[in-house]
Amino acid sequence: MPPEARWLDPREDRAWRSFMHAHHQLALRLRRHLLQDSELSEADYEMLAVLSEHPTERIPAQELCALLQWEKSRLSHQVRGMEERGLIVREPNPADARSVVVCLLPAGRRAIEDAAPQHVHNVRRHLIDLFTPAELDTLAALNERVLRHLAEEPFPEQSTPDDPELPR
Amino acid sequence: MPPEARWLDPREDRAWRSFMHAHHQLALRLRRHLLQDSELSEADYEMLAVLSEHPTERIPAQELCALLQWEKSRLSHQVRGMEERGLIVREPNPADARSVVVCLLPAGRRAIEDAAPQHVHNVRRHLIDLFTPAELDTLAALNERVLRHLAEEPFPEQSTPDDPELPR
DNA sequence: CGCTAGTAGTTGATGGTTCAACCAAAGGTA
DNA sequence: TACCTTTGGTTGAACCATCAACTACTAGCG
Repeated sequence: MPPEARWLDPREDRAWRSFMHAHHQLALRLRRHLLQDSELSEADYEMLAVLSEHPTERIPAQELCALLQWEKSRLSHQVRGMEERGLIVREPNPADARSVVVCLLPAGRRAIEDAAPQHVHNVRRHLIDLFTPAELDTLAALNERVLRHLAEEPFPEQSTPDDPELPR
Repeated sequence: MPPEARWLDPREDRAWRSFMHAHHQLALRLRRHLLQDSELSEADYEMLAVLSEHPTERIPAQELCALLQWEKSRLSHQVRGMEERGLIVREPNPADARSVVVCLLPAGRRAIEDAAPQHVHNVRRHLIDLFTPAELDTLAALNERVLRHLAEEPFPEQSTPDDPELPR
């Protein structure tokens, strides 16, 4: 690996840095707005949004993970907190005793409905409204290419981390 | 605020979700790779990268904050940890006794030089190489528009948090 | 000089995210 | 049935980023 291939050229560097910084700054801003005019974190909001859009307001945990692109462990921690605050409940899944169904509670629906108008407004102001419809499609297409590539080439699992023990 | 204006239309939603998810997944993947083949976190790497690219390898803390787009508190915590590991040092700034200059140490240079080839390779594989040069420019332009907008409209500071006391 | 406001950086608490390890149920296969 | 593997979910520790409060220094102004 030659040391002269070390960094990116100016065009690449610009794309790379803007990609990282734009997301970071936008997420920060939205988090602050959300915290200012609701009692919800971004994670709270996202979960309530997905649940409240779902026709039955009940989603199996695994499916929630996929929709939110979260790890199961993150979902578990998040659900615990929101259950304590009375926004959702966990119920056993009759179809599979291992599984859990996450259900929206009235307090949860109220919370998302209170927070949504302001939050959507902020998402528009800081992202959507900056672009024409065609540009929105371009933005989506470029980002989806990144996602598709990552999904196609999963992280190399070296020797399952859950192994019984070293084969000494 | 009419409740029917609650959410985004499909095009907007697609742009919004892909923007958030793409960054999240990419950052996750890069973090894992970096952790796998170096002793550096992403934050460590970014700071060493900026320092090692700088002609003098010495940057005042405030300037570092601007370059990395970090909060001063985050920089402070990060610097403490990296100083303990012998990668950098803090030196007083002769021009201003409040200020601090962050300096790259030989061990820091070695760390970044060891990690860089693999990391750059991964950034290329998972982001850069997915796009043509023209697309990279487009990606940068779109993301920079978000950044510029956020910079122009800073977060509304309500009553400075550091206030002496309530004017009772 | 003495006061005040602002700037640079640090600190400790808090909350969020990931990782590794674990438990329990389900689904093979012999 | 017994065994093994896979899948669904939980837990606790470690790590990271943010916030609010604080110290120390600077600079402007009377």
